[in-house]
Amino acid sequence: MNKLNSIKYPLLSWYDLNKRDLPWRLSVDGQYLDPYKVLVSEVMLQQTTVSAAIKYFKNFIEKWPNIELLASASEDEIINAWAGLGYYARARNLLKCAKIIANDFQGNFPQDINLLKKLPGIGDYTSAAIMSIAFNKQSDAVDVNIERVISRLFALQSSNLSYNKKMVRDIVFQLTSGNRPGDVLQSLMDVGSLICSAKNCTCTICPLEKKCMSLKQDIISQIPIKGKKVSRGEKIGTLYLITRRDGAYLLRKRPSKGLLGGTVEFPGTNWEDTAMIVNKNKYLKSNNLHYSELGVIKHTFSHFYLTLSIVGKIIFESEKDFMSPFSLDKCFWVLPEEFHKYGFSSLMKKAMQYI
DNA sequence: CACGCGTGGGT
DNA sequence: TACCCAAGCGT
Repeated sequence: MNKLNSIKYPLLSWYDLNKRDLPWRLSVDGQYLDPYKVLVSEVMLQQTTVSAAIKYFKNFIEKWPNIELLASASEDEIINAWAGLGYYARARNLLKCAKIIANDFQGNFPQDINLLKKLPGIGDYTSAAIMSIAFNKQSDAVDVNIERVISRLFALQSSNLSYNKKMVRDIVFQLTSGNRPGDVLQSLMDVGSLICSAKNCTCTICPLEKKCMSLKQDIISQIPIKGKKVSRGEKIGTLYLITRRDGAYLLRKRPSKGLLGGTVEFPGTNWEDTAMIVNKNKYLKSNNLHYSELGVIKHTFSHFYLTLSIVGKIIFESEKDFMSPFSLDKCFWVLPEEFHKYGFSSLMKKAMQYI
């Protein structure tokens, strides 16, 4: 569609001058990006800010410079490198994905969107983004940035959200025809992040200002149309900081599946719905019996708020005589100076302030 | 297809 | 403070 050239060319010109200098954008041969780095960065950036992902990306690539080396890593190592970044299923899936590419594809990335999409952790967006950014192919990759920019540009405001989404994908597919599909995608994402932001967008410096239909109609703040917002529940629980006389702390590993899967934690009670508990403070207190109360931490997950009472105990008797309020199966002792070898979630790092 | 799945920064 | 928001995917 020729009509879209009047959007594509200003976009690419702007990108050539203003693109962000990001570690995964360093090209290998001056033209193509390393598909492995594209994969790692795209997975890290799923629902995650660029600033948070950068330091993890650099560390990750230093540890595992290519797909074969990543494929030979253990799940514990991957989780440790991911610790604090959140959404740990991404890390576990990335490892599975690396193993499949290394073993079933001899280390060569499949350059076929349908094969990519079958790999664990790679969905509609990431498969399309890899096709364009790593392999210079036309695609319909739509992330939240691209959706916002295109929706505003064309003033898409149907209450039928999937209709809007389809429109955006069709437009992106047309925009990525020609020579620089990956740069088109990344320019849309940079414009979306640096200029056409969700709030307080700066239209006066936008390369697409003259073309933007929602700016003309003064409806930018209403676009894109959003779906329903989910309410967050609330849970509470107790975390035990159990110390031995040599200073070691009792730890355990969370199950591989589910919340914070595969990360290491201080043992604790199950986290319960506050709705089920009449008096929250009384509950916390009764749970803390025989332990010294060290403090309370609060943490926000994507789908609930958590309040944890942090309690401590020093064991003077032999470990065998320790009457534990939780199962000691699979628990192990670690000295604080060895903590860096374990994958603690951000939640557990908050608890560490009390050790 | 609605929900489960983290975290930190911004206003 | 209490929200909102960020390069989504799996089930």
